[in-house]
Amino acid sequence: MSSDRTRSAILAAAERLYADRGFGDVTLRDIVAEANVNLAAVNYHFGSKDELIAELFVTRSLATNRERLNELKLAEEKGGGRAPIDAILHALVGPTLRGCLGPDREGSTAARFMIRASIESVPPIRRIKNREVDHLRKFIAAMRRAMPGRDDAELYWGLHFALAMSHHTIREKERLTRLSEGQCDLNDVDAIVDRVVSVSVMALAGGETPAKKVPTRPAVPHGRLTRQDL
Amino acid sequence: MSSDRTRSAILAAAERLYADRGFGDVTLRDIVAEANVNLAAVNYHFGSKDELIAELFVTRSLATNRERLNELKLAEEKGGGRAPIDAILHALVGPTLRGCLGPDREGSTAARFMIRASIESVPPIRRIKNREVDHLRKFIAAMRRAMPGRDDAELYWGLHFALAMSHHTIREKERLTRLSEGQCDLNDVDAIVDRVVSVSVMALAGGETPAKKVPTRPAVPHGRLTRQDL
DNA sequence: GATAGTTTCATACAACTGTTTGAATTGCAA
DNA sequence: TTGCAATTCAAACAGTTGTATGAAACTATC
Repeated sequence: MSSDRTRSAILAAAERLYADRGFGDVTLRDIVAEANVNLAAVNYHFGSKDELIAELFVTRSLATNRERLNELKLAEEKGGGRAPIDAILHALVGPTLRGCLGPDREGSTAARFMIRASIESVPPIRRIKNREVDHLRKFIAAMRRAMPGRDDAELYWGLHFALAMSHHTIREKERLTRLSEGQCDLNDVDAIVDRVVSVSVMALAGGETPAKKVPTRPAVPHGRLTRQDL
Repeated sequence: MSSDRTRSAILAAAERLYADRGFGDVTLRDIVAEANVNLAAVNYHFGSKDELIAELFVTRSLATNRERLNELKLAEEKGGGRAPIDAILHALVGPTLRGCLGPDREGSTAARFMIRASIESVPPIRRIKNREVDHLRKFIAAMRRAMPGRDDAELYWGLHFALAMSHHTIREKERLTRLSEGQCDLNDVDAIVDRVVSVSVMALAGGETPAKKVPTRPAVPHGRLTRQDL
């Protein structure tokens, strides 16, 4: 029961390296070198490389989910068991965005790791993400209480778009900064959260989707490319 | 100048395998076996594995971008040089969504490949995606003409969210189906396009983002997990 | 039909991967 | 101290990977 030191050293080193260089570029040998432990220690303590990655991701995920549910519970208590829709969405996207964005979070290993996990999506992480459905259902339930009239499908779409905007902002924050030449402030996390929430609320409140006709796309075969520009 | 057969066989086999099993799981030996060509043919015709992947992705990307610009041009011509905002966004997200979603596209190798590329994001593809900024600027320019009063930052956010919703729908279409228990129809592509466009328009038309205070998140260290559930 | 250039092929290479092994070391309880 | 389990360690394992090589087969031109 003694040495958690090796275990935590591996976890810390792995998270740092994965955050900095991605899952594809980091080997177990890199990790044990960074942690100053023996190569076999990883398999001894975690069983396999994938289980190490899974444990890293689960730890951070659990923390985020706990935060989400906490914020949701608080909002529901304040509203007497029925939280307003914007508060629900705030509880959903706030923790993730605050965890991964912002100037103080720039150097946070945990944040950079979660961004990496969001971008690269290796098998052990994908497996865990698939179990997230149950967690999301709690938010659907809260949304149903907040908007009793709304069709269920509309609620799902609203939640889906809220996650879409927050995750895509995390994944592509550098591209958005470059595209907007700095005009989009990715450091003002609170403003981003509010922006995502307000658009999501609009999506939930607005949408009677109209039907329009669009042309269908022809298939494109592969030819020889003379110059590979985009 | 003779044998393009080997070349195209490799491209087709690679696209099919990558689409089905992902980039991480497919080796050059798998590809040449599927294509019935010699192992060395890949390096002979493409130089390296990464260049093969890049060529696959560039071909499909170019096709999508061409389609986008086509639809944009058509909309601008119809509006006398100034397309309405919903038509611009329609031109932006329509081709991608139509290319990757829908019942007829289910078996399309190209579609499944692009979904894979959107999920896994290997280095050669990331490099190409980074050059997409110039292409997106053309849509920003069109949006600026459509909404002359709007702040530039708002336009960037609107475009960003439109891409967020379409890409996330493609990436997570299975999870959304499962979460909603089939209540969200992922086969009605036109409806999805209209939904994404209308939410994006609302985001662009609505947003005076209000300022709210939110609590900051404490850092969570790694402990020992007794049970790895999410 | 000889020649030159292109394409295919079998094979080897060199490096790297996660994992295992069995012996050494450590820590703790009796 | 002795004994036993937990931990660390160096080393090797077994497999896979993308790439390179040099000879063979093909193709088109003269």
